[in-house]
Amino acid sequence: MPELPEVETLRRDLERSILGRMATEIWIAPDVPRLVQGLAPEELRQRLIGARFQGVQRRGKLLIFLLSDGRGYLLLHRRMSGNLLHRRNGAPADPYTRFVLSLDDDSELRFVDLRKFGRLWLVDDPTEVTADLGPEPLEETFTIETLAEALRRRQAPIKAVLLDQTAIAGLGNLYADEALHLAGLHPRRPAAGLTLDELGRLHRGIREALAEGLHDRGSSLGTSLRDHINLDGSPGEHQHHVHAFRRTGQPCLRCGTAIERIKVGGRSTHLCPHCQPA
DNA sequence: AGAGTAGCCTGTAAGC
DNA sequence: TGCTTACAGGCTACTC
Repeated sequence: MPELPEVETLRRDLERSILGRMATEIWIAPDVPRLVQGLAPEELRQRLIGARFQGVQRRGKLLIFLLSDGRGYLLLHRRMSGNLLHRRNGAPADPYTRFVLSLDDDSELRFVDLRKFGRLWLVDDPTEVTADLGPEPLEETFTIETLAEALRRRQAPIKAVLLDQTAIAGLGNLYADEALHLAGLHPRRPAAGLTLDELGRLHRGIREALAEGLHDRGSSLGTSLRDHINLDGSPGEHQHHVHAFRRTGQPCLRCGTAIERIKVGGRSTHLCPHCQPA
């Protein structure tokens, strides 16, 4: 699933391939009425055509394109199954393409999204969309104190709080499980109940899990169309290097105990019962 | 207010 | 073999 490392990998690739390019045409599929948020598709079209991409930023799992001529920002959330592909004009069609943005170098960006959960915004100020997001876990300013503040007074299981984007931005089911395994913390521990030592381990675990995913250009699980792929259609490699996620029954890489699967906050959760005691 | 959960979606895998 | 059901999960909206 696209989480922070998958979106950041995409951002870096976009920065190298579309900066300075101008949008010449946009097509939006007729059967995704929820895709464009807050304005009519025709208005989006008028504001986008002729705009140049001056920057590509990321906040949490959101991609943020800075447009030229004061046209504002285009924001994209891939949600569960959304992939952004950069193709040459006339390249074979990609199934489940929901919108196409033609560029002035005979290429196009295609948003391919089997489940239709993806969302697009065009706003003057990105904080209109990102206002509720918690801190960026890879920023220098994300300290152990930042983490402690995010978990303060939260009695929910630590796993559920890690998935809460208003607490910390960018973690999804895979990297939350990975971070907790690296930290040696049971996912059902109440978030506010961690000791200072445990907070330090979790802080380190979160950053390590995300850095590992980034290093591998993201995780692409299984073989289906739901999986994350990068801008050129290539998969990530991190699924080969995960510690806990979807490794049910396989030996923990640290101690050899079989990885267990439980439900926490309605999400499947993977842990080593020895390294992550209740 | 914080916690828990149904629903949005559709392909895949499991179960009968 | 073929049909039905459960499941995957980011996020919002809703209830308790």
